[in-house]
Amino acid sequence: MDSWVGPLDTLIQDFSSIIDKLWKSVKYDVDGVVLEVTDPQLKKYMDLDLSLNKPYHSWQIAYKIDPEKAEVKVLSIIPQTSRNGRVTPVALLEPTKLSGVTISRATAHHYGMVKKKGIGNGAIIELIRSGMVIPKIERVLKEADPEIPKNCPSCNANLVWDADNLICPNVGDCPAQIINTVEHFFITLRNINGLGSATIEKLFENGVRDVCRIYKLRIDDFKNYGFGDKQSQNLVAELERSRTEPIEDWRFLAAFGVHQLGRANSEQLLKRVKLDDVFKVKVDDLVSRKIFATKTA
DNA sequence: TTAAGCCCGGTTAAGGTGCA
DNA sequence: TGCACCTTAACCGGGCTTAA
Repeated sequence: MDSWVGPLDTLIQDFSSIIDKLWKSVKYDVDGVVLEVTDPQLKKYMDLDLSLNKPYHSWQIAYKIDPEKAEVKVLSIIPQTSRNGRVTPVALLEPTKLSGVTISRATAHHYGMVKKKGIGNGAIIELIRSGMVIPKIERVLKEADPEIPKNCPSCNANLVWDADNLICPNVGDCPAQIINTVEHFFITLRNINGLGSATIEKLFENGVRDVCRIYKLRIDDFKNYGFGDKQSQNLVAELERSRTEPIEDWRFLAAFGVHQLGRANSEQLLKRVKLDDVFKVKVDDLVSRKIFATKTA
Protein backbone atom coordinates (compact mmCIF):
# COMPACT_ATOMS: atom_id res chain seq x y z
CA MET A 1 0.00 0.00 0.00
CA ASP A 2 1.28 3.49 -0.83
CA SER A 3 2.50 5.84 1.86
CA TRP A 4 3.90 9.35 2.00
CA VAL A 5 6.83 10.35 4.18
CA GLY A 6 7.97 13.93 4.61
CA PRO A 7 8.37 16.93 6.93
CA LEU A 8 5.47 18.27 8.99
CA ASP A 9 5.49 21.64 7.25
CA THR A 10 4.94 20.06 3.86
CA LEU A 11 2.19 17.82 5.25
CA ILE A 12 0.31 20.79 6.69
CA GLN A 13 0.73 22.83 3.53
CA ASP A 14 -0.32 20.13 1.05
CA PHE A 15 -2.54 18.08 3.34
CA SER A 16 -5.54 17.75 1.01
CA SER A 17 -3.58 16.78 -2.08
CA ILE A 18 -1.38 14.28 -0.22
CA ILE A 19 -4.39 12.56 1.34
CA ASP A 20 -6.31 12.60 -1.93
CA LYS A 21 -3.43 10.99 -3.83
CA LEU A 22 -3.04 8.25 -1.21
CA TRP A 23 -6.79 7.66 -1.17
CA LYS A 24 -7.00 7.18 -4.91
CA SER A 25 -4.05 4.77 -4.89
CA VAL A 26 -6.09 2.16 -2.97
CA LYS A 27 -8.25 -0.14 -5.09
CA TYR A 28 -10.82 -0.91 -2.39
CA ASP A 29 -12.98 1.05 0.09
CA VAL A 30 -11.13 2.55 3.04
CA ASP A 31 -12.45 4.78 5.79
CA GLY A 32 -9.37 6.86 6.41
CA VAL A 33 -5.59 7.11 6.60
CA VAL A 34 -3.15 6.80 9.50
CA LEU A 35 -0.76 9.64 10.33
CA GLU A 36 2.41 8.41 12.02
CA VAL A 37 5.54 9.91 13.55
CA THR A 38 8.54 8.26 11.87
CA ASP A 39 11.39 9.63 13.98
CA PRO A 40 12.41 6.69 16.29
CA GLN A 41 13.56 8.98 19.12
CA LEU A 42 10.38 11.02 19.06
CA LYS A 43 8.29 7.83 18.97
CA LYS A 44 10.12 6.54 22.02
CA TYR A 45 9.55 9.82 23.85
CA MET A 46 5.86 9.82 23.01
CA ASP A 47 5.52 6.29 24.36
CA LEU A 48 6.74 7.49 27.75
CA ASP A 49 3.58 9.49 27.99
CA LEU A 50 2.04 10.67 30.45
CA SER A 51 -1.59 10.04 30.67
CA LEU A 52 -1.38 6.67 32.20
CA ASN A 53 -2.93 3.50 30.93
CA LYS A 54 -3.54 4.55 27.39
CA PRO A 55 -4.34 1.32 25.56
CA TYR A 56 -2.69 2.74 22.44
CA HIS A 57 0.50 4.61 21.57
CA SER A 58 0.53 8.34 20.92
CA TRP A 59 2.61 8.41 17.74
CA GLN A 60 -0.15 7.26 15.42
CA ILE A 61 -3.50 8.89 14.76
CA ALA A 62 -6.30 8.05 12.34
CA TYR A 63 -7.72 10.64 9.98
CA LYS A 64 -11.15 9.93 8.57
CA ILE A 65 -13.25 11.58 5.90
CA ASP A 66 -16.49 13.42 6.48
CA PRO A 67 -19.20 10.81 6.92
CA GLU A 68 -22.30 10.27 4.83
CA LYS A 69 -25.51 11.62 6.28
CA ALA A 70 -29.21 10.98 5.92
CA GLU A 71 -32.53 12.51 6.98
CA VAL A 72 -34.24 9.93 9.15
CA LYS A 73 -37.58 9.76 10.95
CA VAL A 74 -37.62 8.87 14.66
CA LEU A 75 -40.16 6.07 15.20
CA SER A 76 -39.97 6.12 18.99
CA ILE A 77 -37.70 6.71 21.96
CA ILE A 78 -37.22 3.81 24.36
CA PRO A 79 -35.67 4.10 27.85
CA GLN A 80 -32.91 1.75 29.01
CA THR A 81 -31.70 1.50 32.62
CA SER A 82 -27.94 1.16 33.10
CA ARG A 83 -26.09 -0.43 36.01
CA ASN A 84 -25.81 2.85 37.91
CA GLY A 85 -29.51 3.61 37.49
CA ARG A 86 -29.19 6.12 34.69
CA VAL A 87 -32.07 5.83 32.26
CA THR A 88 -30.76 6.36 28.74
CA PRO A 89 -33.03 7.20 25.80
CA VAL A 90 -32.42 5.17 22.64
CA ALA A 91 -34.00 6.42 19.41
CA LEU A 92 -35.61 3.75 17.22
CA LEU A 93 -35.23 4.97 13.65
CA GLU A 94 -36.67 4.22 10.27
CA PRO A 95 -34.14 1.64 9.01
CA THR A 96 -31.63 3.60 6.94
CA LYS A 97 -28.69 2.45 4.82
CA LEU A 98 -25.58 4.49 5.65
CA SER A 99 -21.97 3.71 4.67
CA GLY A 100 -22.97 0.19 3.73
CA VAL A 101 -24.94 -0.83 6.85
CA THR A 102 -28.55 -0.52 7.91
CA ILE A 103 -29.02 1.58 11.02
CA SER A 104 -32.19 1.44 13.09
CA ARG A 105 -31.06 2.73 16.50
CA ALA A 106 -29.01 5.59 17.87
CA THR A 107 -28.39 6.84 21.38
CA ALA A 108 -29.93 10.15 22.46
CA HIS A 109 -27.53 10.20 25.44
CA HIS A 110 -29.88 11.57 28.12
CA TYR A 111 -33.45 12.84 28.53
CA GLY A 112 -32.19 16.38 29.04
CA MET A 113 -31.03 16.31 25.43
CA VAL A 114 -34.29 14.67 24.30
CA LYS A 115 -36.30 17.47 25.93
CA LYS A 116 -34.03 20.29 24.81
CA LYS A 117 -33.75 19.18 21.17
CA GLY A 118 -37.30 17.88 20.77
CA ILE A 119 -36.42 14.30 19.85
CA GLY A 120 -39.89 12.76 20.02
CA ASN A 121 -41.86 10.27 17.96
CA GLY A 122 -42.01 11.57 14.39
CA ALA A 123 -39.07 13.97 14.69
CA ILE A 124 -36.77 14.18 11.68
CA ILE A 125 -33.06 13.99 12.46
CA GLU A 126 -29.82 14.13 10.52
CA LEU A 127 -28.06 10.82 11.04
CA ILE A 128 -24.35 10.21 10.49
CA ARG A 129 -21.93 7.43 11.40
CA SER A 130 -19.37 9.09 13.60
CA GLY A 131 -15.92 7.81 12.67
CA MET A 132 -17.86 5.85 10.04
CA VAL A 133 -18.94 3.44 12.79
CA ILE A 134 -21.16 4.81 15.51
CA PRO A 135 -24.66 5.99 14.58
CA LYS A 136 -24.97 9.56 15.74
CA ILE A 137 -27.85 12.07 15.81
CA GLU A 138 -26.01 15.02 14.31
CA ARG A 139 -28.91 17.49 14.59
CA VAL A 140 -32.68 17.69 14.73
CA LEU A 141 -34.26 18.94 11.51
CA LYS A 142 -37.89 18.78 12.64
CA GLU A 143 -38.75 18.66 16.33
CA ALA A 144 -41.52 16.59 17.91
CA ASP A 145 -42.80 16.57 21.50
CA PRO A 146 -40.91 13.88 23.38
CA GLU A 147 -42.49 11.56 25.93
CA ILE A 148 -40.52 11.61 29.17
CA PRO A 149 -40.93 8.37 31.14
CA LYS A 150 -42.07 8.63 34.75
CA ASN A 151 -41.18 5.07 35.73
CA CYS A 152 -38.17 2.80 35.36
CA PRO A 153 -38.69 0.45 32.37
CA SER A 154 -37.18 -2.37 34.39
CA CYS A 155 -38.65 -2.11 37.92
CA ASN A 156 -41.34 0.57 37.53
CA ALA A 157 -39.88 2.74 40.31
CA ASN A 158 -40.58 6.48 40.08
CA LEU A 159 -37.72 8.16 38.23
CA VAL A 160 -35.97 11.26 39.56
CA TRP A 161 -34.03 13.95 37.72
CA ASP A 162 -30.33 14.45 38.35
CA ALA A 163 -29.21 17.37 36.14
CA ASP A 164 -29.88 16.14 32.57
CA ASN A 165 -30.28 12.52 33.58
CA LEU A 166 -33.27 10.51 34.70
CA ILE A 167 -32.29 8.14 37.49
CA CYS A 168 -33.92 4.98 38.84
CA PRO A 169 -33.48 5.25 42.63
CA ASN A 170 -34.25 1.57 43.23
CA VAL A 171 -30.62 0.67 43.90
CA GLY A 172 -30.10 -2.96 44.84
CA ASP A 173 -33.49 -4.15 43.67
CA CYS A 174 -33.85 -2.98 40.08
CA PRO A 175 -33.34 -5.98 37.73
CA ALA A 176 -31.65 -3.90 35.03
CA GLN A 177 -29.18 -2.42 37.52
CA ILE A 178 -28.36 -5.84 38.99
CA ILE A 179 -27.98 -7.57 35.61
CA ASN A 180 -25.83 -4.76 34.20
CA THR A 181 -23.65 -4.71 37.32
CA VAL A 182 -22.94 -8.43 37.03
CA GLU A 183 -22.31 -8.02 33.30
CA HIS A 184 -19.89 -5.18 33.96
CA PHE A 185 -17.95 -7.42 36.35
CA PHE A 186 -17.36 -10.14 33.78
CA ILE A 187 -16.77 -7.73 30.89
CA THR A 188 -14.07 -5.92 32.89
CA LEU A 189 -12.50 -9.15 34.14
CA ARG A 190 -12.14 -10.28 30.52
CA ASN A 191 -11.02 -13.77 31.46
CA ILE A 192 -14.22 -15.66 30.88
CA ASN A 193 -15.96 -16.71 27.68
CA GLY A 194 -19.62 -17.48 27.16
CA LEU A 195 -21.03 -15.44 30.02
CA GLY A 196 -22.72 -12.60 28.23
CA SER A 197 -25.85 -10.58 28.83
CA ALA A 198 -28.36 -13.25 27.79
CA THR A 199 -26.78 -15.86 30.09
CA ILE A 200 -26.65 -13.44 33.02
CA GLU A 201 -30.29 -12.48 32.41
CA LYS A 202 -31.31 -16.14 32.42
CA LEU A 203 -29.47 -16.67 35.72
CA PHE A 204 -31.19 -13.61 37.17
CA GLU A 205 -34.59 -15.03 36.23
CA ASN A 206 -33.61 -18.13 38.20
CA GLY A 207 -32.73 -16.10 41.28
CA VAL A 208 -28.94 -15.99 40.80
CA ARG A 209 -28.31 -12.30 41.27
CA ASP A 210 -24.70 -11.83 42.34
CA VAL A 211 -21.21 -12.72 41.17
CA CYS A 212 -20.47 -14.71 44.31
CA ARG A 213 -23.34 -17.11 43.65
CA ILE A 214 -22.47 -17.47 39.99
CA TYR A 215 -18.98 -18.74 40.90
CA LYS A 216 -20.56 -21.39 43.16
CA LEU A 217 -22.82 -22.83 40.44
CA ARG A 218 -22.30 -26.43 39.27
CA ILE A 219 -23.15 -28.17 36.02
CA ASP A 220 -26.45 -29.49 37.39
CA ASP A 221 -27.47 -26.00 38.53
CA PHE A 222 -27.02 -24.64 35.02
CA LYS A 223 -28.96 -27.59 33.57
CA ASN A 224 -31.79 -26.96 36.02
CA TYR A 225 -31.93 -23.35 34.85
CA GLY A 226 -32.51 -24.50 31.28
CA PHE A 227 -29.00 -24.48 29.82
CA GLY A 228 -27.90 -27.36 27.58
CA ASP A 229 -25.39 -30.06 28.62
CA LYS A 230 -22.50 -28.67 26.62
CA GLN A 231 -23.14 -25.07 27.58
CA SER A 232 -23.40 -25.99 31.28
CA GLN A 233 -20.06 -27.82 31.12
CA ASN A 234 -18.43 -24.93 29.28
CA LEU A 235 -19.72 -22.32 31.71
CA VAL A 236 -18.49 -24.23 34.77
CA ALA A 237 -15.10 -24.79 33.11
CA GLU A 238 -14.87 -21.11 32.24
CA LEU A 239 -15.82 -20.04 35.79
CA GLU A 240 -13.18 -22.39 37.19
CA ARG A 241 -10.58 -20.98 34.80
CA SER A 242 -11.62 -17.42 35.65
CA ARG A 243 -11.27 -18.16 39.38
CA THR A 244 -7.79 -19.67 39.14
CA GLU A 245 -6.14 -17.85 36.24
CA PRO A 246 -4.08 -14.83 37.39
CA ILE A 247 -5.24 -11.43 36.15
CA GLU A 248 -4.04 -7.89 36.69
CA ASP A 249 -5.03 -6.57 40.15
CA TRP A 250 -6.37 -3.31 38.65
CA ARG A 251 -8.71 -5.28 36.41
CA PHE A 252 -10.08 -7.14 39.42
CA LEU A 253 -10.64 -3.89 41.32
CA ALA A 254 -12.23 -2.12 38.34
CA ALA A 255 -14.65 -5.01 37.84
CA PHE A 256 -16.55 -4.04 40.99
CA GLY A 257 -17.82 -0.96 39.21
CA VAL A 258 -17.12 1.60 41.92
CA HIS A 259 -18.01 5.06 40.58
CA GLN A 260 -14.92 6.85 39.21
CA LEU A 261 -12.81 3.72 39.78
CA GLY A 262 -12.56 2.33 36.30
CA ARG A 263 -9.63 0.66 34.61
CA ALA A 264 -7.27 3.62 34.47
CA ASN A 265 -7.91 4.92 37.99
CA SER A 266 -7.65 1.39 39.44
CA GLU A 267 -4.27 0.92 37.80
CA GLN A 268 -3.13 4.32 39.03
CA LEU A 269 -4.28 3.53 42.59
CA LEU A 270 -2.70 0.08 42.73
CA LYS A 271 0.66 1.36 41.55
CA ARG A 272 0.88 3.10 44.93
CA VAL A 273 -1.45 1.15 47.23
CA LYS A 274 -1.56 -2.62 47.71
CA LEU A 275 -4.86 -4.30 46.83
CA ASP A 276 -5.18 -5.53 50.43
CA ASP A 277 -4.85 -1.96 51.72
CA VAL A 278 -7.41 -0.35 49.42
CA PHE A 279 -10.14 -0.25 52.08
CA LYS A 280 -7.78 1.23 54.68
CA VAL A 281 -6.59 4.16 52.61
CA LYS A 282 -7.83 7.63 53.60
CA VAL A 283 -8.90 10.55 51.39
CA ASP A 284 -6.12 12.79 52.76
CA ASP A 285 -3.59 10.10 52.00
CA LEU A 286 -4.70 9.79 48.38
CA VAL A 287 -4.54 13.56 47.94
CA SER A 288 -1.24 14.16 49.73
CA ARG A 289 0.43 11.34 47.78
CA LYS A 290 -0.97 12.90 44.60
CA ILE A 291 -2.70 9.68 43.57
CA PHE A 292 -6.01 11.46 42.99
CA ALA A 293 -7.28 15.03 43.36
CA THR A 294 -9.71 15.76 46.20
CA LYS A 295 -13.00 15.07 44.49
CA THR A 296 -12.00 11.74 42.98
CA ALA A 297 -10.25 10.75 46.21
C1' DT B 1 -10.34 31.55 36.23
C1' DT B 2 -10.24 29.14 32.14
C1' DA B 3 -9.07 26.02 28.58
C1' DA B 4 -7.35 21.71 27.33
C1' DG B 5 -6.96 17.01 28.05
C1' DC B 6 -8.22 12.73 30.10
C1' DC B 7 -11.24 9.13 32.03
C1' DC B 8 -15.55 6.92 32.70
C1' DG B 9 -19.61 5.07 31.33
C1' DG B 10 -22.33 4.77 27.71
C1' DT B 11 -23.78 3.66 22.66
C1' DT B 12 -24.38 0.51 18.03
C1' DA B 13 -23.25 -2.83 14.25
C1' DA B 14 -20.73 -6.54 12.25
C1' DG B 15 -18.64 -10.77 12.31
C1' DG B 16 -17.42 -15.02 14.56
C1' DT B 17 -18.68 -18.94 17.33
C1' DG B 18 -21.12 -22.62 19.10
C1' DC B 19 -25.46 -24.52 20.71
C1' DA B 20 -29.93 -26.71 19.91
C1' DT C 1 -28.07 -25.43 9.69
C1' DG C 2 -30.16 -21.49 11.53
C1' DC C 3 -29.96 -18.48 15.01
C1' DA C 4 -28.84 -16.58 19.39
C1' DC C 5 -25.23 -14.92 21.70
C1' DC C 6 -20.58 -12.94 22.44
C1' DT C 7 -16.78 -10.08 21.24
C1' DT C 8 -14.75 -6.30 19.24
C1' DA C 9 -14.18 -1.73 17.33
C1' DA C 10 -14.81 3.06 17.56
C1' DC C 11 -16.70 7.01 19.19
C1' DC C 12 -19.38 10.64 22.36
C1' DG C 13 -20.92 13.62 26.44
C1' DG C 14 -20.07 14.96 30.89
C1' DG C 15 -17.30 15.47 34.79
C1' DC C 16 -12.89 15.96 36.75
C1' DT C 17 -8.01 17.36 36.85
C1' DT C 18 -4.23 20.07 35.66
C1' DA C 19 -1.56 23.80 34.13
C1' DA C 20 -1.09 28.39 32.65
